[in-house]
Amino acid sequence: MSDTSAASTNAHHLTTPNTVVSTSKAAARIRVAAAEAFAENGYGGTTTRDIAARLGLSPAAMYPHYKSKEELLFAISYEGHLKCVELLTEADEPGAAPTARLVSVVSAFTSWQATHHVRGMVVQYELTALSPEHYREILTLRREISRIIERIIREGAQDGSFVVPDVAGVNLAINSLCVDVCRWFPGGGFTDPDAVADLYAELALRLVGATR
Amino acid sequence: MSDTSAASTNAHHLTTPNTVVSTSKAAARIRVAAAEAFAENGYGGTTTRDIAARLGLSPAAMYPHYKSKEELLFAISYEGHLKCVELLTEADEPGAAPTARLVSVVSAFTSWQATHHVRGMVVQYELTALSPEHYREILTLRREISRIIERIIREGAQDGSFVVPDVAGVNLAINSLCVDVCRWFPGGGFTDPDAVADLYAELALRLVGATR
Amino acid sequence: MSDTSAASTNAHHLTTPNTVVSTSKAAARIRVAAAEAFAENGYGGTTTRDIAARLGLSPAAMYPHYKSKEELLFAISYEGHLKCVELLTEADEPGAAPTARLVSVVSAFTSWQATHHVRGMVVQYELTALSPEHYREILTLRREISRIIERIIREGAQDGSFVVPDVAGVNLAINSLCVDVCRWFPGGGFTDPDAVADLYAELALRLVGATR
Amino acid sequence: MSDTSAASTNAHHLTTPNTVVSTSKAAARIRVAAAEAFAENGYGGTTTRDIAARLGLSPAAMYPHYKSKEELLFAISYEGHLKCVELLTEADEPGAAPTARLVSVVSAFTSWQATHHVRGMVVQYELTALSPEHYREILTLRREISRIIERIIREGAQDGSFVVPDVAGVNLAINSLCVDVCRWFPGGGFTDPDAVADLYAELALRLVGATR
DNA sequence: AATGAATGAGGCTTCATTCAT
DNA sequence: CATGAATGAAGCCTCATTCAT
Repeated sequence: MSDTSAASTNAHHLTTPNTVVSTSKAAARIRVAAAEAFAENGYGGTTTRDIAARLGLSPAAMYPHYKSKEELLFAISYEGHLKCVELLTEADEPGAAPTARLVSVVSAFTSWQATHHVRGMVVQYELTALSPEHYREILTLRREISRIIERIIREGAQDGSFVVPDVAGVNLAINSLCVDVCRWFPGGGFTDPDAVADLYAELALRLVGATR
Repeated sequence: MSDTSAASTNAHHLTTPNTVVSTSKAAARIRVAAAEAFAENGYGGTTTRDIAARLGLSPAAMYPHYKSKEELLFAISYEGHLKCVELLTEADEPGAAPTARLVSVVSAFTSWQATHHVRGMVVQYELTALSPEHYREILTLRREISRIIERIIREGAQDGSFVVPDVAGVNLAINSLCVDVCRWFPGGGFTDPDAVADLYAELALRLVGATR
Repeated sequence: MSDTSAASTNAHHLTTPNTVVSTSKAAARIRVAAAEAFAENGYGGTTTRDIAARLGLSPAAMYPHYKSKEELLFAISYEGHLKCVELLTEADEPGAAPTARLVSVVSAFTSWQATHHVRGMVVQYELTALSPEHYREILTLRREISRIIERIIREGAQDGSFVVPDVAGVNLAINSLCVDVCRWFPGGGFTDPDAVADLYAELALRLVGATR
Repeated sequence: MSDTSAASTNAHHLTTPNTVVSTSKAAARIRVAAAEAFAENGYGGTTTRDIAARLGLSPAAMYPHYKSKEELLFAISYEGHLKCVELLTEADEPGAAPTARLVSVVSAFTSWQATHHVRGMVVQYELTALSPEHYREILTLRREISRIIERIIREGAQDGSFVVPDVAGVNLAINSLCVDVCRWFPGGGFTDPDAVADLYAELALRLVGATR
């Protein structure tokens, strides 16, 4: 519990979006257009022209808002990761039972990935294009996400709510599951984020061998 | 059984690698070097120079073997996908119990993804760089992979071996799990492909609600 | 007369240079430099570097103005051909006697070819480098030029002003004569376009067997 | 006459084809294929692959026969020019009347250009691609051709057979006429080299103002 | 804030040519 | 002689980015 509060403090410490992600209207529109382009063609397959064209602007128009294409990618990635951290932090209720917590967190994560699957593609699969410094900064956030879930699994395993063969392995699996949603959603018959969220919550419970 | 033979016929029908992937020694070495480069930096982040340099060759050296960088990507992707189809087709034992089949198939898939995680990265995550025609061709193979697993889940659900809330959804989940291995392996404490394979087979059984 | 007005209408119909040849100052300078380079070394023997270097620009500088080297060639070729069509159309005086008309037209054509012999080389001898579509478009203009002269020969032959063994053949010959000027001018003792124009007008009259 | 014999001596001096143009069967076939390619696409627009492909050979196959692509062009150009010199030299009958000589020479030249219009294109219009040394060597032959015709015109003008405003100018014109045949033949209704030859002989007489 | 023109760097590819076979 | 593989040079073009406007 002290552990948890520390974590949330930690997360709060990370929460300084203003210094990283511009809040201006135009900058936000550019981020949206860029995310779409990156999602469709990959960072390397996207030109500044592509992005600008989606907004009816000239390629030079993004430079008052972002120092470079990579900074733009970082802004999208950072904002997305931060949102996830906040989301999962909020979804997790440290006092509640592991089962309820897992359901809440996995539902939230899955739902976000489905709803924001375009941004998700960039957030989850365009990490290699980041500069080393930015990559490191993003890794910090990703670790935080992983820890939130792992903590629940570990605590559930300790108090007997869950029966897991390998905490790290199962954590990896649940993460894979949630992360990968953005890659196929909508698809496989799913068009409603909540439906996927419900299914995946159930599947997460199965993965951890939740008793009942 | 007729079902299975149909599947294997189907897979066999797809199996015409010679017409797609050059079997020459030099061409194969280029594929390996390119796969490493693509895995590390992404297709868009890799130059033909990068690839050639890994082999101590000039940038033009790949052109007698591949018409373009994209053709090279396709060759790697095609070969990898085809290998997976063959692997899973072989691993599946149509006559056996769904539980055994699922374990066999998931083990095989996971193990391959872990062992060939470099190639796996290209196979799984560099699809958007393919030309539309090549992308379509690869999709055919991917669907085949998905079907192999889905068939087992469906049959297990029908004969009561499995209890699944949603065949398509669970299939998606198991696929996500296996596919995603290449992205983090080695990692999370795992360095032995077989260890991951065993864990994931167990997790797959949990996902399908295998009765014992 | 109706014939003539039809022709001029026709020529006017072709006269839409704005849609084809950029009117910007920079684009025009590039055309001049490129024409010189093409004339000296041929299209295939000219690099985008060559052209840019003549203007003290970087090789990429032409791309905001022309989509490709071939488009640049086309612009030069189109502008030159159009100019010729206009020139000859203007020089031809439908009401006048065939002799006077032939002198006027051949003089004008010859003078242009001599004066603009650099551009002429590109206009006349770099047709094979054009794309099929562009080639076709240029052919339309060339046919118009040929027709202007042929019409005069035919009318002169009909009214007895000329005595020609073969209208098409003589037309071909007069065209060859005029076109070829750009290849040797200045040379053969000629440095004054008007001198060549006068000579060639006289020679054209001889070719058509003008009765005095 | 002494003039003529000097000329023929001169021409003979130039006649050392063996040292320049290989007489081997294979080399000749390559020249033919190359001439076709050059004629169609220009020297710069032709690749060694293009040429080899026309013979079903690999691009490397021409190198035992020609040191370079430019040497191949030179061989074609030299052989063609030499042939012309020989042809015109033969066609010219020093003792005959200027009128008869002009008819004979122009007929021969025109006929050759029409018959060998493919080679003609290379001979006449691919001069800029030659190396400076080769260009100079070819120029010698071209001057010889020009002189053969000019001599006839001058002699005709002197003995009153012709009435020309300007010997050099008329010579230029007759040369233009003959040279340019290869560019349009077959065309303009002409498919028979002899028909063009007859017409052009008549036109040449007109150009020189032949009395009768 | 936004643009059109320009650029330096570099990318993919082609090409003429060589060489071992 | 002919070839397939390989290469160095270079070509065309694109791209992220800058800058004057």
